[in-house]
Amino acid sequence: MQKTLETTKKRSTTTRKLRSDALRNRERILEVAKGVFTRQGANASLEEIAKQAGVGVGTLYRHFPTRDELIEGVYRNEVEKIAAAAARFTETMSPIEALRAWMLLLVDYIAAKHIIAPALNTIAGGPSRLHEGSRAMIQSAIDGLVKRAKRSGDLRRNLDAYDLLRALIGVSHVGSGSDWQQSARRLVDILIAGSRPLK
Amino acid sequence: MQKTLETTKKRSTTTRKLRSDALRNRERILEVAKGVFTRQGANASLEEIAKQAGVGVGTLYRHFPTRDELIEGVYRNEVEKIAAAAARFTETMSPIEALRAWMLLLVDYIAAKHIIAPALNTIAGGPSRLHEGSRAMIQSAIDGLVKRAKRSGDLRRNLDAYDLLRALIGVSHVGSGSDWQQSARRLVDILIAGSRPLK
Amino acid sequence: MQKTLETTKKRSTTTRKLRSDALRNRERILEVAKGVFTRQGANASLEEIAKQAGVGVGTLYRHFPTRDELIEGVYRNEVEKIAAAAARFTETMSPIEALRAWMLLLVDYIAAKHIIAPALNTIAGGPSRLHEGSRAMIQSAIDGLVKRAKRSGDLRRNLDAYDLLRALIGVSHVGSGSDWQQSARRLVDILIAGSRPLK
Amino acid sequence: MQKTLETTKKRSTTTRKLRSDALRNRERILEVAKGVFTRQGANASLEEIAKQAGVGVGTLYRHFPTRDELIEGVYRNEVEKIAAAAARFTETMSPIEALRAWMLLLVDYIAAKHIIAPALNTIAGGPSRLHEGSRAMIQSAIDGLVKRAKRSGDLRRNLDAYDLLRALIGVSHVGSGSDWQQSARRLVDILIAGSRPLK
DNA sequence: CATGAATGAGTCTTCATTCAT
DNA sequence: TATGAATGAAGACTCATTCAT
Repeated sequence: MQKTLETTKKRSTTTRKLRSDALRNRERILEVAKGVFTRQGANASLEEIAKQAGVGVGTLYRHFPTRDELIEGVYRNEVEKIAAAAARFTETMSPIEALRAWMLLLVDYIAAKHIIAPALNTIAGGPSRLHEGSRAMIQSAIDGLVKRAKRSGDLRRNLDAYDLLRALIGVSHVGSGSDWQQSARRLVDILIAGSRPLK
Repeated sequence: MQKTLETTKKRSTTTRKLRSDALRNRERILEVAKGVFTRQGANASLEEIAKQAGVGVGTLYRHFPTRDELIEGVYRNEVEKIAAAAARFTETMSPIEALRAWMLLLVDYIAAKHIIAPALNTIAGGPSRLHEGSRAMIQSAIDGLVKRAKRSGDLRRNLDAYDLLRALIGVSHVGSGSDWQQSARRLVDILIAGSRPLK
Repeated sequence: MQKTLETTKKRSTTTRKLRSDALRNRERILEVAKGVFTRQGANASLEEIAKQAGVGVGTLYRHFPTRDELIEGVYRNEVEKIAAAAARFTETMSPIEALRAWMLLLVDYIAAKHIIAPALNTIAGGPSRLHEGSRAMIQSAIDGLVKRAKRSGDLRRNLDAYDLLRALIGVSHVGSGSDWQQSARRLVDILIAGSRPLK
Repeated sequence: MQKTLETTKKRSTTTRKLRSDALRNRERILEVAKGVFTRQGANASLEEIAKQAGVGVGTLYRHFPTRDELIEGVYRNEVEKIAAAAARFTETMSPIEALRAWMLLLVDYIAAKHIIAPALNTIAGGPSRLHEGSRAMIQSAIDGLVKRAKRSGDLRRNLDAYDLLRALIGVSHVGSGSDWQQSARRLVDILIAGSRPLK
């Protein structure tokens, strides 16, 4: 997508297949994989993914030697976007608002791509090191938001951010009625209300 | 007609396979399947399950012609226990305590056997009719508890029981640290606190 | 259950379940088997046949210890009817008419129940001894008819009856259009015309 | 025909396994399959065929995703040869001789490879579309021959070519005695004699 | 580097056949 | 004798993974 045009014309004379080709492939694969995993679960056929991405299986294997590495690639991509949002919200909103907004975003996100949470358990080997990195990113995001809200007195000081995270992820698993958005919003409000100082 | 004497007597010693053999097998299979699905996910090898249950594959297939029927069997079994608990708690505890106890139980339960929630999504075809029945049982359980707590004034009247359910199920998906129990307890408290009347 | 007490002595009055029970079963099985083989081919599931006949597999096996014996049973049954027709026609029709009628009957018959001819080849082991007996019956039927027609001068003396048989059986194998009957009739006429004395 | 001259060019020297590796495999499979089907019937083990062809099952499946496609492949191959013969005979023989020769050829052919006719019925789903194409080829072959013989006055004008076909196919189904060839010859003669104009 | 043909292990699934009741 | 549960061998089919081109 970003790639703008260019591609063919000049380029050093000899380079028939420059490495941007590889990059493009890598991205294509990740993009497709996200969709396929979302739809078919973490055991989806790699050949299928390769085909949809318009490359041979071999190519897919070159980029991601194992299934787990592919999943991790997808995963990391997505997580980065979420983490970025946390930073953005922190800069532009009040502590409690930022937290609330981010929680809603997360719920939305998870709802859309079931890979994120399912992957955590499905992958052979439990909650595994596979996602350690990604999980850390998310955790640090919510940690920051929660700490900030604690400081401003909007949340109980003994609140555990990770507990919130757990509850949020759950929302994605009961399947989504048409009232999805509403339910999520209500749930987030309950969680925030339940996290306020007792006063 | 002296009882059925004879029949019982001399056979008692030799009776290797009573007619309830089939029943026993069925239960054995369900028992084993629960464990295997919990550990290996919903795609576990049926042959493996049969072997662990000490029966031939054929027998497993006789009882559960499709994988889904087996999963449903396991599922239903478990769900019934949970629903039963809701009834029990309702009779022996105060509204809010009953709800709290049940929520904790559910969290425990889901944490122990990942089949329950994962199954919801994993099975081809989305949240599918496969679990409709079971889901209904759980939903009706929490509905009952919540309604009761609303009547006693312990919960906001505009609370959606299903929202709570969603949050609870989520707890099972982030994987379990050693602080699992604690986290669950805290989360349940947050949810209940957030569900209280606004005063 | 069946207990079949005392079949030996004076059963006449009390005979609850005499061995006609077994006979009835045997016939039921043959009847059903004919249908199933006709529809599903010679490899049809024996369990299926047993179920449709309303008996357990075990019972089927008692009567027909091997699949081949069952097929042969079906086969023999059918063949007898055809052979009987040859005799009947011989008594009531002119030589050439009898032959013609019988040929048409055979074609009809084969068309209706594909077991007869297919079985000849399908069964593992080639044209096998399995049908020797049955084949002999048919062959002798047509032999009789043909000889009679030769004597009356309606057919060439050097005609081989078996050749006719071969041609007839074939008719059943091209599948049946709606013009089945017509085609058969024309074919029979061609064969007879081609078998006439050279004048 | 295929000749596809010179696409290769500079690769010629090193090409150990030219891209026609796949092609060779495909042909090997067809060749073997013909034999196995002929001997063991249309339900023969595909794994067996793969092994005999010296390829993995996977390869067989790549080329022929379903059993029917494999059968069709074999079938088509054979049928083409027969159709070709019809054309050849037409060019080199008198009408009646061409027809006679072709009929004998067909009988021979069917006798040798039982797949051809059996396949017609065995395949699940009746005479099915699977062979539509092939059947058409044969039918058109005999149609041509018959029409030509009608025009030359050697055959009755109201003769149905398909009737002849039916009779011929049948010859393959009674199994083959040692007098096979003779019987076939006689039968063909009967059919032709019976198809002559009545004069 | 990319490709996709080949491979074969792993599962699923069906049935013939046996055997305890 | 009749029954049908149990068994396991056999075959179908799918995919992850390798490797020659």
